Amino acid sequence: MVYNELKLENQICFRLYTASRLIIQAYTPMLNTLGITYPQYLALMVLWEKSPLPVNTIAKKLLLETNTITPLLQRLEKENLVKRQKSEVDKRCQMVDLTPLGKEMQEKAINLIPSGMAERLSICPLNINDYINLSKELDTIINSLKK
Amino acid sequence: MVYNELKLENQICFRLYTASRLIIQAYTPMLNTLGITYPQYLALMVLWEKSPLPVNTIAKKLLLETNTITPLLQRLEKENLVKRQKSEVDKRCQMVDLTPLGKEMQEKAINLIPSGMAERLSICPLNINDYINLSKELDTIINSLKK
DNA sequence: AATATTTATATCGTTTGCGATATAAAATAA
DNA sequence: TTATTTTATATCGCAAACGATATAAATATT
Repeated sequence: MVYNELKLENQICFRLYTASRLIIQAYTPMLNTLGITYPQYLALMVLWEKSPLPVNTIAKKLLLETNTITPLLQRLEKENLVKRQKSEVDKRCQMVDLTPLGKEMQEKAINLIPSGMAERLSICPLNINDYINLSKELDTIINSLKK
Repeated sequence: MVYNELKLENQICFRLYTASRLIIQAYTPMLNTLGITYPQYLALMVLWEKSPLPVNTIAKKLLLETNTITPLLQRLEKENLVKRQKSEVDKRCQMVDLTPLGKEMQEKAINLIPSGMAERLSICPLNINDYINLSKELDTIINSLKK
């Protein structure tokens, strides 16, 4: 029996999953130059905006659980990009701060990534309005589904 | 220094990555009832459309590599949902076919998943045209980035 | 104050995703 | 025919994701 609802071509989730993977793959050569992964880049972006921050706040901003973020931050700490330290005020909280190396990486990222991604996505026939529209629709989905 | 290009809120990729994860999370309770994961569901959808198929063809349809698909198919085989057999014509090819259990699962899926997802996404204020539009934009991105 | 609950992290196990590499079979070239 | 290259799959190692569980500290309840 053929069920159109179960056809791959009709799956919005498969498209999101695939587009996400392929865009992350487009980032990867630049991220390799920096020596980080895409989720690590996301965590660093959060810290570049404001730091130090507790693990919890970083997790909330990325809509990830601490069981994903904690090992990721431990790897960033091993690479000397961040340092983690128990808060004196609340000893349960692990405060995460950028190291000088982690701060320097922002300059490398700004020189490498936006231009590199613009180039890679230039083959994609979408204009600014399409991206704005796409962003709005994705935000609608995200806001509806997040807890 | 503040770089708007490095702010999380301006990242289309972060939105894709997050929307993809959250929608997969919305699938998960239904998939748990079936005893499969989302990527396994994708592989089964390919086989429900046509089977048997070589590993390679399944991988191409999902835009994944065989080093991802092979272990996934091995797990489906362990669960007795598919069987794998070397092709007689080309002994390099591993042909993947549905077992009776794998075929039965299509009926369970059609009864469970489309209605379940419709319900879960009903809180999301997007209409049919928004989804059609979103699909087209995602297809544009996917087709531009795939090899 | 003593007990119970909540909060913040961490750890463990399983499945993905993917780069790198290995292996066997088929196709092509010399 | 023999040697080389390509193709199809598999294996390995590492970094996510995430459910389940553990632990310590803070907060609330009795």
